[in-house]
Amino acid sequence: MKLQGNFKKETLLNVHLFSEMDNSHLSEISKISRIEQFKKNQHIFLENDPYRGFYIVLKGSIKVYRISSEAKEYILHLRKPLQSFADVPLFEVGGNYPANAIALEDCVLLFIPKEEFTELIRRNPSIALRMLAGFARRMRDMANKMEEITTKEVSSRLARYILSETEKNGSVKLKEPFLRLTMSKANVATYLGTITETLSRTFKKLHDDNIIVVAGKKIFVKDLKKLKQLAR
Amino acid sequence: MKLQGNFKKETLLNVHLFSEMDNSHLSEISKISRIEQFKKNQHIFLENDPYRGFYIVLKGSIKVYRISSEAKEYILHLRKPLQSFADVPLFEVGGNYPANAIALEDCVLLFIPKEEFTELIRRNPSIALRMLAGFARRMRDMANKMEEITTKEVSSRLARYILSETEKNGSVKLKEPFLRLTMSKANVATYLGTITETLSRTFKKLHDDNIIVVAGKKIFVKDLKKLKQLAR
DNA sequence: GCTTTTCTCTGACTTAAGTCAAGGATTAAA
DNA sequence: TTTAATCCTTGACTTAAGTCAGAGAAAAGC
Repeated sequence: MKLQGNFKKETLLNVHLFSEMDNSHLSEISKISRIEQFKKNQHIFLENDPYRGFYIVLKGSIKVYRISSEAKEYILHLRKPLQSFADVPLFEVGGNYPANAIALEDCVLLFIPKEEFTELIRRNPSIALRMLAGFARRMRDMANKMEEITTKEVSSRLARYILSETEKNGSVKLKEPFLRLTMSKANVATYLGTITETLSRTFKKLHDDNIIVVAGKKIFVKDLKKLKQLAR
Repeated sequence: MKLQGNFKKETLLNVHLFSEMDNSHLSEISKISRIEQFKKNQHIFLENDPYRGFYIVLKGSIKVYRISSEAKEYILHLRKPLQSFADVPLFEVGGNYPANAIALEDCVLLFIPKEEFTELIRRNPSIALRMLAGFARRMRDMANKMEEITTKEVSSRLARYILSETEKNGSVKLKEPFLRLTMSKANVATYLGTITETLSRTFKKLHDDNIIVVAGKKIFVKDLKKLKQLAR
């Protein structure tokens, strides 16, 4: 299913990575990229697949993960529309994807092939500066998450997750902030560095303390103040 | 205490970040940078200090860390000669250092001021590509460490640490690989995401299992095979 | 709509690792 | 070289979170 070049170019403008590019750059990217679609639970690539290029989520959401030697899943990141993934290996020596990626729901992705893109950067090195800013931001995020996981307990991590999601969807400002989980609770648990059972109990604890109400995939924040306290 | 330009230029060549630069670039960096010395336990910068630029370790070692709201220390990274630190904020909007840095031993550092360096990149965007590679590498490292901390237990993390250190100093190839801790065990513990008491017990466990011998700051690997098994 | 599969919750139990407290050992200072 | 300070170890105890098992709820497939 091909989408028009127009759609692509306008969308590209909103991709953080490309947000400061001019029209000609966007045209070039539009030219070398292509739309790819994936069904829910379909893999986009597997660990050790030969590296072909990176992706931008246009619709849906994806999970990038690895499986440890003890068969435990570890989620590297979750990506939503206008975010890129698998762009880090662009600049690494090894020629393989270092993790797995799977569609959490039906997805429309933009694929940007390695060769063409590195050639583009070579001709327009200003793109590299833009990417450095993006990478810097992500390193900060990773460092924060790491600090969180080593120094905070699960209830605090969950509180932070709920807060950041309501901030992203803008509902923190409402009387009753809310969010809708786009993935299974098992995924949320793994993302927070814990397991489903523990997450389930933590949800219950926050529920019993009248901080949140959980209704299936929907979560309503009843006591934002207490939630923020927990998140500290 | 000024060191000569010659020393600086030759050294710069060995700094990973600058390893593919030509002579003129190195001269420029040499020109804008300056040597700074720090005594053991002296702070190089503090969290929220206005960002002035980044550093390269020439001699000694440093620790970059943060203090959580519960007063727990979290070590972001440890840096040894020829490694850079505080270069990520170069590309971020906020104008402050996001963490603290302290000298673990007497140090000689090369300081590279923000303004001059960004100007240099602007004129030579190829440097940005080099930095992207460095950032990519570090993101990989961070992701690995994060996976390690969320999925492995302390004995496994310690085994990995010992292994990687003996790999770095080349002694893995010897009959009896060894290493010398450059920092206190409290620092090692925090770096591994645990506390001194637990680390102490874990050292003892490996000792009792005849995997290592601990003699103060020196650690000798007695059973590399078992150590590798633990690290898996 | 019904059935099967997957997801989620709950209880009982275990365990790794954290806390608290105190005594040694090393190192630095006087 | 003695004292002081810091670092490290050990024991007893607590606790957060993991494991295992089973049952209920929701979603997907027929």
